[in-house]
Amino acid sequence: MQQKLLHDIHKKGMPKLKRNSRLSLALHTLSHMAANPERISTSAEIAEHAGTNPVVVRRVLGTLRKFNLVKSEKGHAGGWYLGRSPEKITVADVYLALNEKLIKESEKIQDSQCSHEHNLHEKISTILEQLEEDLVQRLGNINMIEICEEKVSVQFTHTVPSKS
Amino acid sequence: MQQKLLHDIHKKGMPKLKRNSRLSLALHTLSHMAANPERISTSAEIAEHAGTNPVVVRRVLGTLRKFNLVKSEKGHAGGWYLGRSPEKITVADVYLALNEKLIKESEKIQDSQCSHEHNLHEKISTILEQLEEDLVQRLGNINMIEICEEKVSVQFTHTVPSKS
DNA sequence: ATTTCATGTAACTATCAAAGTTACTAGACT
DNA sequence: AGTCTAGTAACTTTGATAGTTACATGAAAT
Repeated sequence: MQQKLLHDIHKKGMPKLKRNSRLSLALHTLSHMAANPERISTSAEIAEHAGTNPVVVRRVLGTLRKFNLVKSEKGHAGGWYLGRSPEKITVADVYLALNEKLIKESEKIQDSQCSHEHNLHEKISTILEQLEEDLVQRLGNINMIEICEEKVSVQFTHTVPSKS
Repeated sequence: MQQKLLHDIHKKGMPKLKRNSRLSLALHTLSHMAANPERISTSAEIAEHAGTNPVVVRRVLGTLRKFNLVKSEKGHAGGWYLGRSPEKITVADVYLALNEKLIKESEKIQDSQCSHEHNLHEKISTILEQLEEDLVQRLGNINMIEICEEKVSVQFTHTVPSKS
């Protein structure tokens, strides 16, 4: 088992991202932008750091751009950077921009003709809506500055990976 | 597009269950058992009512049996019935038995070497754990009697029927 | 005993959403 | 012009889950 895992990891360099990694990718990327707000990053650089594909990065950041969380420039020396100052970007902004939901529509208890299912749907959907609201509220209290803060006083040098 | 959708629906009679329907199937089934506690149901009957497959039903109920939520009998006139009285079975019992999670492990922010991801993981996982706890707490307040109650009888609980 | 009907379960196939990839076009700087 | 880069459509791959087939086990009716 352990053997197989190692084998898989070495097969193509790194294990690929799992499902629903958009939020994770987005937050990770924004936190790095927040740490270096003047820097402009290409999708290739971001993808390499996040262990994914440039097109996937452009897709996710493209969605964030619609909500002015990031901006992009085409052409030579183009790339991506924050759309506003990092303390004004919360985890909730990202969560909502990506249309994330605690419970996907397809996984909800469906209302139906059956009165039992109707009861279930009614009781449970109320709870879930409250939880969702609670979650967004809490995520709204976490901004990108907090994420990219260093816990310890260890200096972290952001060296740009040299292209060879 | 619309054409294609309709075509798919009519292809095999009914659209199949979507993903993560185990909880929904389990609750629906238990609520019917709660409404008729003396009745013994076969997986075939349950499957037909729920619009799914007998084997799927046996798999889900088999899991619930491990938690004494249902019992089963083999052989002729065998089938499934509640493991204890319906008012003592809560939605939380079913949720926990099926090992449901608000956020699947694979969808969580992964902790990593990157200090930003470490910060993210720490902050967000705390919130999610609290939400999960809150959810189970609330689901623990809903039992099978409430689910299988008819709406009408709920309304009539206020008026005491004059017997004489 | 044999038949019948049900659970129990392994081993497969089908489905579907999301990630990953390829292959382009458009635009901006040198 | 040449070289980067985003933007995007169209496709393939992956992974989780439902659905299916097949068969063994067991209990009751005949």
